[in-house]
Amino acid sequence: MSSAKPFARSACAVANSLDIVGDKWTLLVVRDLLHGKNTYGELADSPEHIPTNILAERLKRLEAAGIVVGTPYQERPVRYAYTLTPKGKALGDVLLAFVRWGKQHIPGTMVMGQGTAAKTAATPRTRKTRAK
Amino acid sequence: MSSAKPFARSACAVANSLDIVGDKWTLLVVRDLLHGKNTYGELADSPEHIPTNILAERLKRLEAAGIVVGTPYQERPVRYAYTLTPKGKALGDVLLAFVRWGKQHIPGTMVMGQGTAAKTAATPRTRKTRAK
DNA sequence: CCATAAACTTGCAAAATGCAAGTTACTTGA
DNA sequence: TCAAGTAACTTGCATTTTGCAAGTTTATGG
Repeated sequence: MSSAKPFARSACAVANSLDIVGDKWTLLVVRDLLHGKNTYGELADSPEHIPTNILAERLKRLEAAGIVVGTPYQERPVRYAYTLTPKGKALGDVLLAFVRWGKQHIPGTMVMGQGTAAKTAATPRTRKTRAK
Repeated sequence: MSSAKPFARSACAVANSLDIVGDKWTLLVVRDLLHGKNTYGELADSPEHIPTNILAERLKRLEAAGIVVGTPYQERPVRYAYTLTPKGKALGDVLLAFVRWGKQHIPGTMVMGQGTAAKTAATPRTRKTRAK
């Protein structure tokens, strides 16, 4: 029997997915790669302005996870173009689910690069919170 | 025109979704609520063992975000039963996308509560991408 | 009266994040 | 030749978030 703990937290597919892409930045990098960006500079220039040290670390982690591959597009100095593997491209479905949820439930949000004509969530009137 | 900055990072639906649920724990809480758990204790007992201070903080944030509502199920001491709002239930699609991705791409993961018979990702034998 | 329990809260230590500045290895224009 | 620019990182450090353990509050059962 295998006694070694195979998973960090549990065998749940959601938990293990979150161990890879469960933070504020990783899926934004994947989003940009899906949109055709592929150099460090292009990724760093996105509207959310990811800190450069975080970007570098995330690219390493995504590469280690088999989601991204970096292929040199020039020698001297060597520069890498980052692209998604099939595993990475498959995250498109997750991104799509987030887009749909965000557009329906977070007023004003939209899919970048589609202008204001895109359907967004209506601003709710009131919302009350329980008193302490 | 509105001059106040409406979004923390950008107007992207993905970025704003991640500002709410983009961490290692939040979607696991939502997963459990979708699976019918609703007390603090039930949520704390999940296999991932969320630290109790994190659980308390996440429940507050989810309530503030309109994803969860806490209704008292007893007074003295007052205890809350947490349930998902429609906005919260709608995250089921995101969870489902994560489940599909995890099962296909993270070997050994599965949907909790479905036993080992559930389809999981094959340990990468040499498998070529099948024709669709 | 005492042990147990659920639901939080508090106190840190450790890790992750974010900002700015520095470094490396070139390319380009004067 | 030499200064300036540029892409891609790296480093330092202050702030924030996480995680573990222990404590608190209100109540119940023996």
